[in-house]
Amino acid sequence: MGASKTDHFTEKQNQLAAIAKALGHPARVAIIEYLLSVDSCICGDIVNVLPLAQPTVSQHLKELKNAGIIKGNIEGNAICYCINEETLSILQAFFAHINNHLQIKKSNCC
Amino acid sequence: MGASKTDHFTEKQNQLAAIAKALGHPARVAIIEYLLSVDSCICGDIVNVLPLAQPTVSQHLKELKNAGIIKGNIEGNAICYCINEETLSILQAFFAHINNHLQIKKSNCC
DNA sequence: ATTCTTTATCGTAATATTGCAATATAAAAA
DNA sequence: TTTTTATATTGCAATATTACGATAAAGAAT
Repeated sequence: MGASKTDHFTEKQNQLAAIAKALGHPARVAIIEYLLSVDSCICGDIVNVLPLAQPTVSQHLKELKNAGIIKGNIEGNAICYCINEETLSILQAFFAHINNHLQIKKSNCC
Repeated sequence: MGASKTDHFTEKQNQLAAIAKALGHPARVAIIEYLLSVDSCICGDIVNVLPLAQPTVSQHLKELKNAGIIKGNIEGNAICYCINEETLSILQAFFAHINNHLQIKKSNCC
């Protein structure tokens, strides 16, 4: 089919999957890392940093935006991109949760 | 095209993306959550827990295995599945890194 | 007003993913 | 040995993703 059966899973599971999926491409990981490396918002020049054509980068940025991972503020004729902490904190909470359980589990595992 | 240009990104970026991608499906999130919820390894009965056919679940398990997120030990005619902490710790480190930078950044952002 | 710069959208080709029925495999139970 | 039980593999259809050239849109600079 190619389409996920999202109806059969909880909203939280779908939300987590959507965020993880958006991070599931090296170009999008690279975008996030670049945004972090400059320690401020970036207006323009994301395209020049990546080894991909401008429409492709634009598409990746759109997916990160749709997933809520980044925000884009229009700044003149450029766009200022920021990481959305709220969204990433959802993933962090998930991993914290995992860690908690793994601590408990450690002994009664194969 | 449909194929990522992995050559143009760092090994670490590709690795992170691969792990995130494997978590980028609600069924696979559900599998991880189920493995956590029982606080031990699971031999069998994963199929019965998910609203998907057996071959589909088997495929999702295979992807989680390929990404190194879970391990599968053969136990008689069943298979015992475990979460692989090492792999998930890579993602955790990434998010810790993100958080660090976001703290610094907080003030000089739009 | 025209041109430049920056980003988005459209269209399209190549490839990947999702899902399942049918079938295979392999160990356990009868 | 035959039958169950548990999981994997194959094959295929439907859909999604990735990438980019061409083009559009919109504000900035001249």
